[in-house]
Amino acid sequence: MANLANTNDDERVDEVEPHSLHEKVYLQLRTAISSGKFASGETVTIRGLAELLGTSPMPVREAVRRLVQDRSLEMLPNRTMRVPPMSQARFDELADVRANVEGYAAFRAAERISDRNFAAIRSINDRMGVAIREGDVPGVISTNREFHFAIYSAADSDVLLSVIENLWQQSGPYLAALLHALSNAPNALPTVGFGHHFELIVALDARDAEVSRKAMMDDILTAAQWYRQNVLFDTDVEGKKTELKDAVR
Amino acid sequence: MANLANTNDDERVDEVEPHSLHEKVYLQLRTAISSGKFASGETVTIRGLAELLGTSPMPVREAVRRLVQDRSLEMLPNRTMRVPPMSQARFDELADVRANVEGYAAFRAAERISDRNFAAIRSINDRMGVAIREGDVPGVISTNREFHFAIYSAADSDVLLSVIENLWQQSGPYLAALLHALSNAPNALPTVGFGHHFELIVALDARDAEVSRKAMMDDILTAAQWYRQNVLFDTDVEGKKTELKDAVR
DNA sequence: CAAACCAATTTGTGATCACAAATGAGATCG
DNA sequence: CGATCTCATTTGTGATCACAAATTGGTTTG
Repeated sequence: MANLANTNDDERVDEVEPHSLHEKVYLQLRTAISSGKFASGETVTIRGLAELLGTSPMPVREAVRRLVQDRSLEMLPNRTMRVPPMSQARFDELADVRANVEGYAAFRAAERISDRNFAAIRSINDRMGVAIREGDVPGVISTNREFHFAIYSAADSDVLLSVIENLWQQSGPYLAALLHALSNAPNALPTVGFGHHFELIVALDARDAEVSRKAMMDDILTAAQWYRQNVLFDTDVEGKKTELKDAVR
Repeated sequence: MANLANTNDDERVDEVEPHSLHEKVYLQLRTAISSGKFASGETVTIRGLAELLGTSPMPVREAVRRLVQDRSLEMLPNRTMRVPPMSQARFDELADVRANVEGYAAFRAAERISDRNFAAIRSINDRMGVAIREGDVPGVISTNREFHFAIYSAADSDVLLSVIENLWQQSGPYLAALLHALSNAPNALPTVGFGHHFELIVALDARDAEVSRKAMMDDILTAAQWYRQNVLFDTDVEGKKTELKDAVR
């Protein structure tokens, strides 16, 4: 019964890493867009991105198709693609929808979260506290993301989670601008960063769904409020080609 | 100043119709999936669909990529694609998320709707009443969709609207099953169909956002409840190749 | 000097070919 | 007779070519 020819595979390295090139390209472009490596309103071309990433146009074509699908890219009628321009109206829409959807996710999470997961969330928040004290802005942004998505995962709904991931992706360029703004205003870090995290933790600990929803909404809306007051919507349409080539493989 | 060589274009027929083949294929497959033309869990191949639609695999490849992106298709790790199998859990998730998101859309709509748009919504509901009295099940389904999306459009948020469209797309196969079930239970048509439409209309007329939200949530949740009680989740995994070729062009 | 024309380039798009991985059926072995 | 191996087929994937539409830059014209 033991033939060790084809069953034993020692290589389980590629468990998580994407295998197909278009997947890799998609992930690269996705993080590039959501981290602000492309200017708002900047136009891109398939061949251009392909050369930038050192691949043929083929994988880029498929990746771009997906990015357009989740509104990370925009396809204008006249055969040109661009990063959706940031605007006050779009920002407001995203903030409001996020507050509602992610508030609901917090609601669900409070109903279902395990003690173990709750402890993990509390510990993420502690790490975020360290980042705030050290003025580590990128650290704050990333732990904040961890914190939020730990809660959303606890809501235990694939459908809901994918909706939220899509909303965050669309908010990516705004987040990048927020990061930049916070670097120049370190004293705002605790307010904007922590937001209503403590209320959220207390509510989750008490498994109080309605209060959790409220805390999550407040967290999102107050951050958006600060953003509106301190980050201007510059209509940067061109320039900023930015580096990206990294390493496709 | 008047050179009539290239500026006068009398043909504005293709205003709304898609120009690219992959767009056409995408729309075809999308409606095919959401109208239940593919069985739940049925596996599909790029080349297979291409032959079915009479095109090369190329446009199908791009269309399928988009369908996977919005979860209308599922990509299994082992290089096979399938229609996401219907399940009780997935249905519950979709119903709950829909109730929350679309409830919020009704909330926003109540705050912003114009008299003109409200009149249009009321008239759509009247047409739906006719369809119900005549026992026209497909008519009920389609006017119901019109009714809901007229409200969601009044919410005036592209971000929100696209999220909702995505949720409806994912619910497509369930809706198809609902249609089939209702055809055998015509007496349930008024209850399931109209649901809480009248309360919704009254609330919208009064511009009462909170009551509108509640009515929309009730409408969705009671329909889901009826579905759970009367439609069984048959695990039909194969067969049912179904016609589709229609006309790509 | 500015507006209009024109040609060369760039663009998305569709089709086809090549290839490696996965599948499935047929043969072989125990 | 059942499990295993093997080989032909099918599959997604990447690259390349061809083409029409659109853009762009240069030139010409008034």
